Amino acid sequence: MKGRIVYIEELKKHVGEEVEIRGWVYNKRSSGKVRFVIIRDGTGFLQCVMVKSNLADEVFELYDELSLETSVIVKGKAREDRRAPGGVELELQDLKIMGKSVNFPIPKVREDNIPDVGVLLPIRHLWLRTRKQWALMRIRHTVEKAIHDFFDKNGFIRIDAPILTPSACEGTTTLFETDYFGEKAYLTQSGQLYMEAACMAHGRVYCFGPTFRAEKSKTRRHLMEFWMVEPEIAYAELPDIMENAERFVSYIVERVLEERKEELKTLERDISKLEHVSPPFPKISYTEAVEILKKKGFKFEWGEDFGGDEETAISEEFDKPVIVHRYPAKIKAFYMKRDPQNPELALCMDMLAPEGYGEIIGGGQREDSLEELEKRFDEYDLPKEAYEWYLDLRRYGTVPHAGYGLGIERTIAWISGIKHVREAIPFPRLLEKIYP
RNA sequence: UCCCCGGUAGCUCAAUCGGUAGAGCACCUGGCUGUUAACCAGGGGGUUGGGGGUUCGAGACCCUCCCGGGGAGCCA
Repeated sequence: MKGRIVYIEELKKHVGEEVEIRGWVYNKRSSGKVRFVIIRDGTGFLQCVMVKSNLADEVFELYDELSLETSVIVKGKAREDRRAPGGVELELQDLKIMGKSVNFPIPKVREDNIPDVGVLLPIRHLWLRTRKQWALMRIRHTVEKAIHDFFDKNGFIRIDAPILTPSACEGTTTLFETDYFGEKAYLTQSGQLYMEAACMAHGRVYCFGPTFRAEKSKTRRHLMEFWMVEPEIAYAELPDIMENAERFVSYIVERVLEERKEELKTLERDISKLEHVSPPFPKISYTEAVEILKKKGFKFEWGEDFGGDEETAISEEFDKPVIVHRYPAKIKAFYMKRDPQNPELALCMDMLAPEGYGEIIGGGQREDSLEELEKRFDEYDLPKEAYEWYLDLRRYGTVPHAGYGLGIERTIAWISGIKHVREAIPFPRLLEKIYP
């Protein structure tokens, strides 16, 4: 076969030319002697037209073998046509079947016939080929790219945190344990403590990578393995990172709206809910949040932590992400700096996404005093020996510093408007599920 | 670990008071020279998750086990 090899996304530039497209059969329709084959190649979808009178019989007959997901190389002339989805179609001249596909297990997607997740999850490797999952992965790519661009433009250095760690970062959640040459080691649940070290070397740093929680959580907001981005800034205090976080999230949303309009449309996302996401975000204290809950009839005592329902109720009050700051220190991690105005409070903040997507950011100002931190180790009953390196950061030129972590999958789920975070990651690791 | 919902054709779901298991999609056969989730006509396809019980009779009611889902706790 001749013809320039092109991708569907650039086909508009080749109208009138003979081109070759390499992809997979997405769907087909026939009207007898005019047949339509929809091909996808990873960059888009293309309608190919097979006209009996214009094709060799043996090519025209190949239509019968084009079951869903058959891989094909097609050659034809690109032309504009209003009747073609996307406005451009290929008048087919030749077709070669590369690999057959018999009884592809995911049926053509109709609104009333979407297989259950119990069916789809074990075939995630094939599920990824479907239109919505394809759109989601492209949005994920843009979210990740935007993250790196934002921090790069703002003078941050990317520092990779270790995956294998000698001890818990926060000491609370259950970790995955592994054997490290006879020693116990754990899969990281946060790169934060390492970023605190790195920001004392580089000023502004961030890490980006997977984190692991062995919690028995089985909800639409939880994965055992998820990705997190964690910036940390030396000489920053709580207001600085609240401001940074709202600019950061706004930038991500803006980039997705710019670059992934089509994908959001495929997902039927109401983008009017994203268009006004820009700084400043509403900022309320924990105490004010508790008042909102009480006004809404929740049975809630000051001092408790918010559950899923509470978070949803609070975020419902606002049309963009809301920052809740200064939680009771007791329900927060040991490294949080206490509020000098009220030592019962921690200088921390969470960002709650709208529409019930929950907490997408958690962070705060870190305790920078050696004496205070040592006291905290006793209070939280943590082994000081394991954290000597962390205490060193306070022994050698300590400064105020602050940072936060943003959950990638929750952010993608919110922006995309999907129900469950498991669709925001290519191969989700779920409770007691690690296949494929 | 606990609570709630569910399991019927390959997929999504029906099945009235307990009375002969059905539809759409997929698949197969035929038709159609512009289809848009194509359409039209026909066809094959079921130990109703397993076991036990009640009953003249159970997909449905009872007991029990298994599997799936999402919620609590915990968290991004």
